[in-house]
Amino acid sequence: MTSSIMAVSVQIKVNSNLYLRDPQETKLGKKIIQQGIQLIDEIGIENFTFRKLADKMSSTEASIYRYFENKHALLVYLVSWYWEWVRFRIDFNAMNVDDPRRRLKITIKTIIDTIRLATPAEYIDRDLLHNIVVKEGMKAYHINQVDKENEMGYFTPYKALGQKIANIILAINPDFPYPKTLASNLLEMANNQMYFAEHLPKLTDLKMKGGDMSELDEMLNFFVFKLID
Amino acid sequence: MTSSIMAVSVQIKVNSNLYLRDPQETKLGKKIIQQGIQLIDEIGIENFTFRKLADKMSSTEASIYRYFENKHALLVYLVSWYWEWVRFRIDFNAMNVDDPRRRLKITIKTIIDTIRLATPAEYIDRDLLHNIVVKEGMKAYHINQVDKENEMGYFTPYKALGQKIANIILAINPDFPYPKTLASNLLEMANNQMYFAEHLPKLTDLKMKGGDMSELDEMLNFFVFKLID
DNA sequence: AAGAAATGATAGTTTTACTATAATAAATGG
DNA sequence: CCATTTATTATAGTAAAACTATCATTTCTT
Repeated sequence: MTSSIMAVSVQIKVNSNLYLRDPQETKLGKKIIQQGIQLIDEIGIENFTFRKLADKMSSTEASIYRYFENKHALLVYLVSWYWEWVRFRIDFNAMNVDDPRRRLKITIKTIIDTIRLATPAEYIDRDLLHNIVVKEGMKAYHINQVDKENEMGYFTPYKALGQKIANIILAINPDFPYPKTLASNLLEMANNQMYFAEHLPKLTDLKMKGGDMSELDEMLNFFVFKLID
Repeated sequence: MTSSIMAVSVQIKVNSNLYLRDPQETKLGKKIIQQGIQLIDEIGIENFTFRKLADKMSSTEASIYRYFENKHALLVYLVSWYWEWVRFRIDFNAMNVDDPRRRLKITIKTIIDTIRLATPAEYIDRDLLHNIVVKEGMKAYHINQVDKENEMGYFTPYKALGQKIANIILAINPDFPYPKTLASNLLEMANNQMYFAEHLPKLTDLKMKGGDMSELDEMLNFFVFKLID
């Protein structure tokens, strides 16, 4: 019954305030996530509606509303899931790596998704979700209800990831005066510069040659280590 | 008729693709801008509608639609106006300053709006517009139609400002490898860290004590000059 | 196989995002 | 300063978005 290769089952947990019914637990829920990712990537979050998703899925609006209160909750769910997964991958990729400088290098590679790792949930398309986070991620918390949602823990995954990176920075240089700022800026900058390279190239020195992230990797390393040292 | 103090009249010009009728030319147009800023600041761009604005103004939806195609165009208009104004203020504040290092310091102060200067348009509330740019600014270009709107020149003010800063950076250190990236990151970081300090303090080392920007100023200077030198 | 729970089908409400048209008010140019 | 163009308002209407409600039908549990 069991193969010789151990099946490592990872479940990314998302704050239960974000959904009405846990989408990871049911077939329909997974379909909402899977096709939701596809549709948001395709038409953007502002054009995305539950009706369109229902049509695409051959399901109904009402069914989707039983999982998520509205499309904003779905977006925050996806973004949360993504950042939790990044955090897991950093641990995974930097396992047994003691040198904090090497840990940080691995962290950067992980943030920009250079070290590929299949999603622990087959129905979640890694690349599409990454696109969504780059393009729509900040809309999760640039909203009027930010304080209320922050209290409800909507942004803990992102904050936890920031804290993890800040700790690595401090391990490299305990006297660095702005670890949290550098950490959050690293995350924001990675996404922004990627977005600029594709859409507003005047705003970046990056040249995006089809999915090749090596230049971005180099640039982020330059910025981060120049600052820390 | 003329006072002894010269009235310096500055007109911030905005790409005419952004409006149907120039709001700066008419009474109603100015009212749309003025009250639009107030309302967007108050309820956020997602809750903002032209109907609500019309009610607030005691005007009608149809009238507002004669000035702007939709609320997105209004947002881009406001953001464009803001960045053009920042650019003007940098020139104004750094007039006759030759040392590029001092120019950059003045630029940073200008970006975070530390050197106060009354708006050249009395009906535009400097602080409210700044709030809007910090909170909603990135939504101007994180949209599906980004490439089309970029072609139509919607983002030239922001790109021009980035270019101006990049040039100052190069004047300080002609060998700096990422001037455009550092420039755009400076702009994004200033706004982000300000936003984090207020709403997601775990993501920043900044402590915002009521409108005091000195800490942010110090931080940005640290980052920028550490990188350039 | 019965009962509970989830999903689907259908329909309805309010709000948003517009467009159209006629009436009134304001500006302007001769 | 009157006539005409132009801007604004009032009113109304449409299609889609953002939900909520109800009941029938599957599917899942035990």
